[in-house]
Amino acid sequence: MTAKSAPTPRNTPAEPTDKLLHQFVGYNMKRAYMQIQDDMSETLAPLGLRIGTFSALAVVMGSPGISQTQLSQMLNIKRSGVVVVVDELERASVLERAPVEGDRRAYSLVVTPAGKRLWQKAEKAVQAHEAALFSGLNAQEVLTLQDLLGRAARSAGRQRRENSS
Amino acid sequence: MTAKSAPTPRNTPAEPTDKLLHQFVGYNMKRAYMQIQDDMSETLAPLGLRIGTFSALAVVMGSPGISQTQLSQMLNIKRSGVVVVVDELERASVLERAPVEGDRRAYSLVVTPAGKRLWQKAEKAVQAHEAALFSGLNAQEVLTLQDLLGRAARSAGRQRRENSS
DNA sequence: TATTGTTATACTCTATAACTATA
DNA sequence: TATAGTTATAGAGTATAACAATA
Repeated sequence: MTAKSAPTPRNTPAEPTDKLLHQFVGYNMKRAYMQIQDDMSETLAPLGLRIGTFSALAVVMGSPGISQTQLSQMLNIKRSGVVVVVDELERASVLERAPVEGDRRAYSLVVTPAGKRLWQKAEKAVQAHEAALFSGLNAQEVLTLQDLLGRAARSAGRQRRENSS
Repeated sequence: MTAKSAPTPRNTPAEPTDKLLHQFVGYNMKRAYMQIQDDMSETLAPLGLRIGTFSALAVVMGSPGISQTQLSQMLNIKRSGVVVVVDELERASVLERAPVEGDRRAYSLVVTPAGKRLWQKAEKAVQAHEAALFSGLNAQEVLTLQDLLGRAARSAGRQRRENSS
């Protein structure tokens, strides 16, 4: 090496590396997810959504009438966490807690007309943003990534359930 | 179980779905990462490590003498966050803050002999655990996943830097 | 003036536990 | 007794901002 630029500690390699970390799938997954998460948040902010509220809206759109407990299972969070998310979406008139006939404890979550319009916008915005985000990958590679991520999650989940039983 | 078990709200689809979410790479990435993160934590706990301290140890192992500022850049966290991690590792006698000759502001981070033995164990433990975790994927598929995750992260990072400039 | 490490503080996301009203 | 939703509280992880020592 010739021109040492920054005042670096003496016996440090010229360029510090995280090579030892990159061998692990978990680390690469974290790095990729963190990048995407930040970008996703910026995409959703103008629509008044966060990742959590966007996800909840997506599930209620796909499963109208779902209960909060069911929603918590779909999102893999606790019921107490769902309350906050639904409160926020209801305050924004995106969805409503409708009474369930036959069970006065539960709510039936339904998306309002305004909420449906918001979803159309949000879905398109995220689709467009992911397309730009993964411009370095071709269509087939994105499909492969989707498949492998899905199978990795299921594989890991199965592993965890077996170990805890 | 066969028969409908839980008292479900009336007009709910028989099985709620998160199909609308699964179209997004970001969501699949989050699901997979969350699964792996939980498992990773359980693997590291018996060794007295967390994901954050494990990652820092890995970087200092690969770049002995690195400064805290450099470490913060490698880990993509702030310098203030590094202090906590290094404090914890130093308290456990895993690494040390050595003085840097020529710059009395900075520290040169070095792994102790005990720290090196711990790293050998931790590296093997995580390798073994990832192997079990991804037993649903063959070797080639894991390599492909690694490649795509790396490229996705770089692609997303580039995208973000361009937009913010 | 700029940089290294540090501290104090705050924010986000999520979990736990206790509570209520129903069932 | 058990379940749906709620509330209060706490923890992990990270960010921001101000500071002391040093460059």
